[in-house]
Amino acid sequence: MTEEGAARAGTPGAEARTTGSTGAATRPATAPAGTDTARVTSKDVARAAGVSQAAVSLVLGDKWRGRVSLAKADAVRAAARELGYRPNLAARSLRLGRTRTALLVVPALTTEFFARVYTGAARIAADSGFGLVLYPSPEGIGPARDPFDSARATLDGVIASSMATDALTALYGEGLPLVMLDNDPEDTPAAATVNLDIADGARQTARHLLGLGHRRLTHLAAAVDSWTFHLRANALADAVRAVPDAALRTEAAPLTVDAGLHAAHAALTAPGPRPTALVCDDDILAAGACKAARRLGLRVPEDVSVTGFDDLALATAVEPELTTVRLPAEEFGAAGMRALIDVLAGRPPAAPTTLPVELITRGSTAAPPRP
Amino acid sequence: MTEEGAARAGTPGAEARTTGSTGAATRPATAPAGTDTARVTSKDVARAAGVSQAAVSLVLGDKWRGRVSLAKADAVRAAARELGYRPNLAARSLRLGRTRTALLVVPALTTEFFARVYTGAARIAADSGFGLVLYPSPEGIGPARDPFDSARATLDGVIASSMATDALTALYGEGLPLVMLDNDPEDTPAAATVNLDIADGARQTARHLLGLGHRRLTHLAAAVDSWTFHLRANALADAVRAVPDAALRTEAAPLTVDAGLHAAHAALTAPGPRPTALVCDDDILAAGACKAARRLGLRVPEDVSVTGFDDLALATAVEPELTTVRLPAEEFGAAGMRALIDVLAGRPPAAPTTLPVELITRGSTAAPPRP
DNA sequence: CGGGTCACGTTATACGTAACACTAAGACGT
DNA sequence: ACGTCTTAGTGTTACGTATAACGTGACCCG
Repeated sequence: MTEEGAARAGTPGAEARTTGSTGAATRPATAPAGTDTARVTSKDVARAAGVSQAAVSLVLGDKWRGRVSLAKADAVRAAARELGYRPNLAARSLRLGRTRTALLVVPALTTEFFARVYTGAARIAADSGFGLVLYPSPEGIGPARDPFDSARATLDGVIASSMATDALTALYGEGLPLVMLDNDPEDTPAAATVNLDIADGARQTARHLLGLGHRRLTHLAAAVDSWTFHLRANALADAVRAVPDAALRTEAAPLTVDAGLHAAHAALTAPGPRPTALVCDDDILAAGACKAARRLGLRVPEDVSVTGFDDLALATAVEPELTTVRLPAEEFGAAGMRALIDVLAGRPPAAPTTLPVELITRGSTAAPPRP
Repeated sequence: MTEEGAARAGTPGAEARTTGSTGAATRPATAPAGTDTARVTSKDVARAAGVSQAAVSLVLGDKWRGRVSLAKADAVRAAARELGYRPNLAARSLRLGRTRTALLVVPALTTEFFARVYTGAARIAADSGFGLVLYPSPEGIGPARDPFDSARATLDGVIASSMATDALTALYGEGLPLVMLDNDPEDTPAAATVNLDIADGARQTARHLLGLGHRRLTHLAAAVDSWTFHLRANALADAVRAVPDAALRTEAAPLTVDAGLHAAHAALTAPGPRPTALVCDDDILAAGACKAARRLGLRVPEDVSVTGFDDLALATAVEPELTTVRLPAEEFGAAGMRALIDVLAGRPPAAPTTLPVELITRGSTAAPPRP
């Protein structure tokens, strides 16, 4: 609905190229409905509606309360629609000094998790008339030429996940509003922070396994120095420590399937009694762990239980399906964008939010084998 | 507003202001909108370097060949660096009428493949001083409020994958440069096109399986009406037809693991002789197919071979690892961006490119079982 | 009846940049 | 000596928007 102009689109032949000027200098009036390439400005709308450009700006900016008569306001709106007027964002930004564009900095775009974070943030941004630019930081920002060079000139604010703290801190110091995702509040200062309850996810995982009877756990930890992974390790250790006869070991690995495979192999063949559960820092590692177990002739979950983190599509693609922690990725991004919009509007940002996570129990966990 | 006496820390040297208000007693009230530190403009640089603003623009725009002496040019550059000058992109865009920003339209961001396409395109864009905005089109553009409304005002060009052809065609008709990725040239007109050699990927897959001795194949086809999937189906059918005693059936499914599972189940339990190979339109489907086979008590690849498409991380996460077609996703995006930059520069875009793909042979395929 | 408020608009800027038009002096060819 | 070209600049303008500053009549009220 509302789209009446669709019918005009046709004209596959693009031969009608520009030069619509027709040479008639005396013809100032309402532009022919053709529109086409000539950009229509607020001045054109003003002429068509018989008012000044200022009035157009007032009406379309919804600031005409007692300044323009209803009749003229309607005329302006009609003319704007008729001519297909689109405000020039560059001019508006120049005048206003702000761009209504934000930047989302993510460690790497090629992960499903951050793709979903972006999706959630972009939805909120669009709803508020904001654009959202993405910057996939390759290997921690610094080395390449500073991506934020243009940022300072082009952006109203930044949302960033916990990383590149030095560059981001510098930005924040320059006055650019910054919202941090999953950030240690003492690490990088920010105007607002949104967290996932990562620690609770680790706790739920630990309780689930301990409740099944597991007592020898190995943590396949991400070999990444990031707050979110420290949280997982600490919460897991605390939960295990709460059970007297439970023991926890740790094996570190980069976040790839192969690394998970090797780390799990090491964990399962280490001297001493074999662990009965592998707690992995993400689903990728868990998939690798399952492969390692199977290659050692161990069945998952009968001989060894495996848990993941993130609930990626991968979690249900492997067999058995992974018990994992589902993170509200879209909502995470959305909350970050909302916080940024609040900051930009001068509203006090909502108190630091922590979004709940949920353990999804699937086939990769079971009671440990009877000794 | 409300910010009256905001802490305006005067920068040294800023007092040399020749207000020159011609008689008006009322002070013009310098805008309080200052969100952050005083921005440094080209005029400031000019003053510091002892030249005019025009000279600054010439020097920094690298257009001073015979217009500014080397000494002054160096002075300008030194001053710009000293003051930390960043050109205001909004002003530049307003003046130039272009934004050096492009849009990448993808069907869905939450897929690894398009995340990689973006990464490749963004790298090229950054190298050429372009920004790259992402628009994840949710379920085909139309219904929501037109995302391209602002596009026309803000963007220099668009890169889009084969979809939303009507909206894109309209955009192209309005004169916005458009580069299509994997597009039927007769479907959507575009200034340039970059393709993946999808048909060859399907052919390689078919030859691989036929060479192993398979004669009863089932195609797990994506239930998506897209050129790329039509290509796969046609190329596969052609290749199979070339072998006299080979037969091909088709089972359609949406692109999820579960759908793949169900479709594969249907294929493997259909009346008549069981297919010995399942050719899947992407790795997700293939993962589902492997699950279905295993649940039916069939071993992969001994009883049934499975192939995927895309070579996602998933392909090596499942067991057995998938034989699949590796697509050069980053290079795909990069080529699209290069083509767009060529178009924008007025250079004739390189001839329609077709990027080669590669069959990666892994553990999910083997010779069919002896009858 | 004169000053004040209101409703309704218009004029006139300013944002920061790029580029056109112009000046001015020396070099150079004839 | 004169016109032309080259080098080295500056002054000025325009891009399109949002808003402060400025008029108008008309109406209200003491």
